[in-house]
Amino acid sequence: MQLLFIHSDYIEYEAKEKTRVAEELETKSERVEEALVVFIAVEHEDEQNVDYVVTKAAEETISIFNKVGAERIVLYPYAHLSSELASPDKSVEILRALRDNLHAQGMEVKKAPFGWYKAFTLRCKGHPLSELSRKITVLEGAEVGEVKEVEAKSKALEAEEKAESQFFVMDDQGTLIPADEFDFGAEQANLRQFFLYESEKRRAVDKVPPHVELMKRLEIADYEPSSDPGNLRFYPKGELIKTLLEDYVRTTVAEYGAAEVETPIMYSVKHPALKDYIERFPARQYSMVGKGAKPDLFLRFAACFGQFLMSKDMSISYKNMPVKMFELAPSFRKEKRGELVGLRRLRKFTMPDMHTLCRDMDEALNEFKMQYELGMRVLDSIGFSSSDYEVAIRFTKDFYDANKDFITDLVNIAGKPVLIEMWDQRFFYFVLKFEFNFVDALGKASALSTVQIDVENAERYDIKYIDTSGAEKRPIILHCSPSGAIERCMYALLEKAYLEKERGIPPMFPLWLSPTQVRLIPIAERHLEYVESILPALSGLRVDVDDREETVSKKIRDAGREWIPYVAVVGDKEVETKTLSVTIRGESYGNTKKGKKQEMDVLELKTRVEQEIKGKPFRQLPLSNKLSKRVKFVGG
RNA sequence: GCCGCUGUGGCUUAGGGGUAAAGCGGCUGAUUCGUAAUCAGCAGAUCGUGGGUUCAAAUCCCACCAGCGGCUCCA
Repeated sequence: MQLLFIHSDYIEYEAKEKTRVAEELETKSERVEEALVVFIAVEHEDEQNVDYVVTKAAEETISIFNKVGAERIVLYPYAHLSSELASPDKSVEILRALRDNLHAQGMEVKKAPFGWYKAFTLRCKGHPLSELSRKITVLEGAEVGEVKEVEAKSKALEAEEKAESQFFVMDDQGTLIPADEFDFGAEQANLRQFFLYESEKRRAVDKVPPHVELMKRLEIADYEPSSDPGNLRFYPKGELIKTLLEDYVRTTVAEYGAAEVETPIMYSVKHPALKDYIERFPARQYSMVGKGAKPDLFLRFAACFGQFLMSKDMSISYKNMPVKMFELAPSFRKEKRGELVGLRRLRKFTMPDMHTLCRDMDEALNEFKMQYELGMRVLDSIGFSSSDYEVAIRFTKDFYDANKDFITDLVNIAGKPVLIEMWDQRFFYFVLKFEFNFVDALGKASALSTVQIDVENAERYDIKYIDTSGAEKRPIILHCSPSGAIERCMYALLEKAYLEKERGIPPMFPLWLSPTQVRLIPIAERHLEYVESILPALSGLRVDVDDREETVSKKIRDAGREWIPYVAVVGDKEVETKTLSVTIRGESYGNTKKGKKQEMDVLELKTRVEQEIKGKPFRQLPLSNKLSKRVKFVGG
């Protein structure tokens, strides 16, 4: 039985039209003041134990009635609360029994007619307890007469709660060691951090995450108070970095063989295959309520639906497989307020999302391994070495028993101990997944690359291919994000730079992602003309000129605050000798934080930078190359 | 969503029942400078929003919004 309680100032209802299951009318219309209105759907299972459902419902109702201080009760049959309704006869019987039960306990009770279309007006009081819902369940296998309450919950969620998992560490020999017995030592301190985060999911910290301050100061991104939280604004430098990362992931995935597609960002909640997802995380959905004949829509949380719906309509032969498609998908997840942090966790983010349709588990495993390696390559190029992240591999026990060697293989490829999570049963769509997790300055872990083997959605979306015998078969689907969310990569780059700064290394971005790659600093105004004359020779790099009327010291300092990798000072000497005095941030002198200074000519500098960014995407500087022309986006 | 802390010019902060102070940034002027902040002057704030208490509120109270931390959670 589903119950929805509303403490109201009044309710007015009027029976309009009969349905086939209508009971005889006691009162056609009614207005009741100060009522606790109880919307009720009697469900199929309630028929098994009518007495106890009625008793329990009466108990609940009276308890809430007393708590909110209502004066009377209105029972309002409301079929829409459930999709597994009891038979109409039984429903009427139970509703009447409930009314009589409440009446017998001295309550003033009205019951709206069952089986009628009714018009109603209700004014809810709006205090904290004025809207409550309850579900009363007769559990299968329970003793006769035993009635147990549970919260209404989707089946997937219930299964997830029942599923139990265990953490292990797997070493390079393929030995599974329970994680709390593993000796992490100094070498695996980061893995230990990650395990603690995964198992306890709590860290006592009292600091603002370093990347939040950095993303503002470096004019990368910022909060936008006029939007929904977690929807950020990106300044030109941030947009540049984001676009470069997207360019990189896009071309890498294309080289891997995935076809880029675009699918809608919003979908109708009515689609049967989408329903399960939505019901699992209803509160995390951005949704729009349709009016009139327009459907209710929700914003996608990943590219899965679009690509699955596309796959359903494709004609796929075993000869075409594996089929890979990719999308740089703007995605929306209405995460709870307390979970949002800077660029780490957003409500709107860009998810590179690739799906691979495989003929069978063998092919899926083969692809899985390749995508595992792809993830490592992508992270390496973005600027994360394997010591910057920790590997997690998660699977069901059944899967592990059948594929032990495969898992050991993955651990060997990682080349270091890996955190293993083993579930006793499958509770969602996948049997195996891995993630590469970045552990930040505050000990928080977040996933970057990930791949999952999905054994469920081909069925749900009716995706099929024709095998060698001409029969239709269900593919196995791999979900892959080779880099993880683009914004999260930016967060990890910032946190990594911060961690390095703590260790005495000048913080910076990889050269290919640095907004300004080379800054030219004329010492006095008379050197400006020469500086501008060498700009054409540096085309193809992001070069700017600090032409502001400031002292050299100040310009150097500002370039350092912007993490600029190459800073070239030009004065009388350089004009004369046609050289540049270049400070290289990445090569610092011993313990001093100052970059190494080196004389070189323009061509040398250009060659050096080009060498360093070879094979990476390039975009022009999105700002004026003269600092005096540039606006400040953030304070100062 | 719940609990706690915070919210003062563009930025960072001080102050705290009698309508605001500083540094940075901006503007103006001087300086044309050799590797991590040149000097001086000027402009700029009804102190997050909305209520309330008070003769008087940025300051006290309430609600809301936002940020941060914790809980929870992350398809």
